[in-house]
Amino acid sequence: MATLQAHSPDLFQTPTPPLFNFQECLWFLDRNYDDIMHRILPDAVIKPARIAGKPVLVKIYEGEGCLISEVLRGEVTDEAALVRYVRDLFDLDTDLAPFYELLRSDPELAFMADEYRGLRLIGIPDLFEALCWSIIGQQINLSFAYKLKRRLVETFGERIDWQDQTYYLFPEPEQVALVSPAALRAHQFSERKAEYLITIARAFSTGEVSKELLTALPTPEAMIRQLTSYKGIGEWTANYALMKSLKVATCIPYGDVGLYNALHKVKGLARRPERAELDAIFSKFCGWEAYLTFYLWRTLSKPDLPSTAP
DNA sequence: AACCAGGCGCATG
DNA sequence: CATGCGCATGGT
Repeated sequence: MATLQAHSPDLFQTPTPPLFNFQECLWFLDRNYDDIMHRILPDAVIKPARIAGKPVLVKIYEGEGCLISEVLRGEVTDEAALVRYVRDLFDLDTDLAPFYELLRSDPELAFMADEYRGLRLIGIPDLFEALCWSIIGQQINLSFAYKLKRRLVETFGERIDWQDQTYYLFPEPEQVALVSPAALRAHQFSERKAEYLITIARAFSTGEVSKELLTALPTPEAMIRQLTSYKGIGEWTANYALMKSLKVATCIPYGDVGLYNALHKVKGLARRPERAELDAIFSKFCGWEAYLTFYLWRTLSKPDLPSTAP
């Protein structure tokens, strides 16, 4: 994790593990949606982030056996924090080999080990962001959900300008805590969702909830119990946020319609599975439930990676 | 033109 | 415990 060059404090590298495919990850980030939280270039992602509390804009691209983070705006004072962020974003600390073994043991799922080889569970390191995003995404179609997130972020997030483009940090809880429901309602959030978001924002801003506090809980069940004690965070939302932010490997977003659609597609499942039914399907993937979910979601995005290989 | 989206809480039988 | 309903808007 040394700086790449002594005179270029703006470049940091993060070693990548085996079974890592940056293009697969970029492809997932790009899918078909208009996500305000990053910009995808052919071989890089540009991402605003808070690293050790300080706003930065980083461009992440592939180097020799590593990812290179180029700091475009802001200053990284805590190099370890930046490297941790990149590892978290691309889930670089997981050994995928056992997961691929399990996939190959199921004839209907085996194709994913090859087609999506090296795809990592893309994270949302900021727990507040992950929770807001999953609340926003409840029950509405994804393109509308991305639209709502865009409005929230453009209205309340901190701007970073770079080369004629504007990037935004996700708003901090303190900011959202002061927003009125009416202001969100004006941006076409439902009254309910507005209340949920503001309530969660307050809980974060008082320190009542935090990633650290949640991480300290002994079991995923305890984390889910804690999160679902807030109105607007149900089982689906809690599992989604824990999978994306805390990388809790055993999380299954029960009730997720996308998960059902994927299982319908690859396993011919005829109807929405009950909880027990889903548990049965996932039972062989103990410890890889979140990854299996993520890979199943991947099957829903049709076009395949434009092959760069001849 | 209905119907349903990466759900949830609340109200009923 | 199960089932039904409204929510905001947009895609199909």
